[in-house]
Amino acid sequence: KVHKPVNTPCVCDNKDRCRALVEYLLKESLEDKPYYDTFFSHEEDYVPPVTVMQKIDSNHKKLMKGDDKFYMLSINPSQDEAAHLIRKVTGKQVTEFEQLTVEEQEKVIHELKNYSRNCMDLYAENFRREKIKSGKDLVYFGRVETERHYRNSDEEVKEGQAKSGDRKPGLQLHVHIIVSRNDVTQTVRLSPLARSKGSFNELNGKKVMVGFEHMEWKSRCADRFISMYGYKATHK
DNA sequence: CAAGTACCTGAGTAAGCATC
DNA sequence: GATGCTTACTCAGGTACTTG
Repeated sequence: KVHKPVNTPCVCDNKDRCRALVEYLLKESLEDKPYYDTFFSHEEDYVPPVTVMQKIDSNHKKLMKGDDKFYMLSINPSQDEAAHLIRKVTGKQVTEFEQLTVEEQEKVIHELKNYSRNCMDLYAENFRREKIKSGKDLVYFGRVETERHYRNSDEEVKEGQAKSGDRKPGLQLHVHIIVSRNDVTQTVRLSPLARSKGSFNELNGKKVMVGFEHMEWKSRCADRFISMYGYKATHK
C-alpha cells in the first residue's frame, strides 16, 4: 500500500525532513522486545535511525520546495498469510506472535525482510524506467512491526469494546517502508502517487515515462508471496 | 457527465553562497 | 574577479481525480 501523506499518522507533511516519521516508526520499538531490531535497507540489516534520516534527507536533489520528498509504504499480510509464513519458517501453527521462541521470532522477522526486499524490487520495476531495475536503485528503509494498536477511528473503540492504544489480538505482522522520491543517483523521480498510471509524456523533446500503477504493484507483490512460499490464496 | 484542477516528468537556466 | 557547487524555478503535455 502507498500511504497518502495526509493519511499518515503523525506525519501530515512529507515535503521536508523525515524525522517525524522515523520517530513515529520507532515508538513501538521502545517497548521491551526479546530481540533487537531496527531499520533495514535493501542490502543491510540493523540500520540506525540516524542513518535513515541522513540518507533520506540528503536525497532531495532537484526536488522543489513544495514537493513530496519521500513516501510511506506498508506491506500488510493478512492474518492467514502471516500464519502461513510463520508455518513455513518455523513449522509451527500459532495465533499470537509471542507463542514463538525468540529464535523463531527472529527467523520470521528476517524472512519478512526478505519478502519486503522482493516487494521493493517489484516497486522499482513497476515504474518501468530505463535506469531503474531493482531495489538497489532506490533509497529506502523498512521496519518490521509485530503489533497493531487500536485507534479512536476503530469500530471496536467507538462501540466501547476496546480502548485506544490497546493491542489488537492475533497476528499483526506488517512492514513500514520509507522510500525517497529520488532514485539513488538523484536523477530520476519516482512518485507512486502520480495521477498517471504509467504513460509517456513529451518533455524537452523526449518521451518521458510518468506515473505508477498502484494496483499492478499490489497484485505482483501478492503473486510473489504465492510463488515464494507456496501460498494458496483462499480469496482475492 | 462535462469541465476544471492537480500533479508528474528532466533539461536548462539562474540565483545564492563559499572558497580561492 | 573567478570558480565550483547547491538549490530553485520554468517549461508543456498527458492523465486521473474532483467539482459543478
